[in-house]
Amino acid sequence: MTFFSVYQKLLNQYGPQQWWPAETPFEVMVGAILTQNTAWTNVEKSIAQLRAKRKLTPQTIDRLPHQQLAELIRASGYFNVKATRLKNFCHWYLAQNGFDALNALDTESLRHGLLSVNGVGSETADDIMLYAFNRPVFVVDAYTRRIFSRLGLVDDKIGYEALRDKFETEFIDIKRKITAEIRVAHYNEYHALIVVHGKDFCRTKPRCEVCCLNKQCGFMK
DNA sequence: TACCAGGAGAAAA
DNA sequence: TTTTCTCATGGT
Repeated sequence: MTFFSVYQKLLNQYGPQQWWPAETPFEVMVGAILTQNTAWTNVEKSIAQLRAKRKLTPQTIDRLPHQQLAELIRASGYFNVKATRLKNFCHWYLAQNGFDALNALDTESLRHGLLSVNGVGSETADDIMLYAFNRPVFVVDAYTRRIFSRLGLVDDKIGYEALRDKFETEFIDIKRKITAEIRVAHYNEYHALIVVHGKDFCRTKPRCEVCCLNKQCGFMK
């Protein structure tokens, strides 16, 4: 069992996911903040509200009063916290002169900048790095830690950075020197497949052929 | 009714 | 430094 063989199993089971479900890079960034500890179906309602009210731009969110923004994103939960985080992020994004200026940064500088925003933690930063800026950064979420630890590939108490580093080093033999573009494509699919698999089996089925992400399932115990 | 969801940051120990 | 608490709606 390796990171790559799990990936192949998931890909065979679900097929390519073509993530992230968004129309623009900025929408990816908004979704990454709104989906923190929240089901995507709820995030979709908030994104739809922002779009319907023509507030889905960094400038409008930056200027929008807190209460109005909180009301528009109510469906995705933690609306007061997330309104603050979205405004923090948009203010920083505009101060950095937007997408093109940020995209000109090297990967390490871009990640450091994202993490400097209050409300953007490791996973949210990496979502944005991978899905909005196409950088070769693997996203670690609760499902990722659960599936890899249950399969015995990592310790269940491994930290975020340690797991990400281990994955990126071992996923594909570093000596093969695959291009950053191909790495991005694989990381993009892999994280999406883990989430889709988690949503599928956590709710609808007692166990699966790859692992089981359901906390209440006896598989892998 | 109880649990969980594509976390993060502050406070407490 | 590590653990615990808070934030909250919506689906199952």
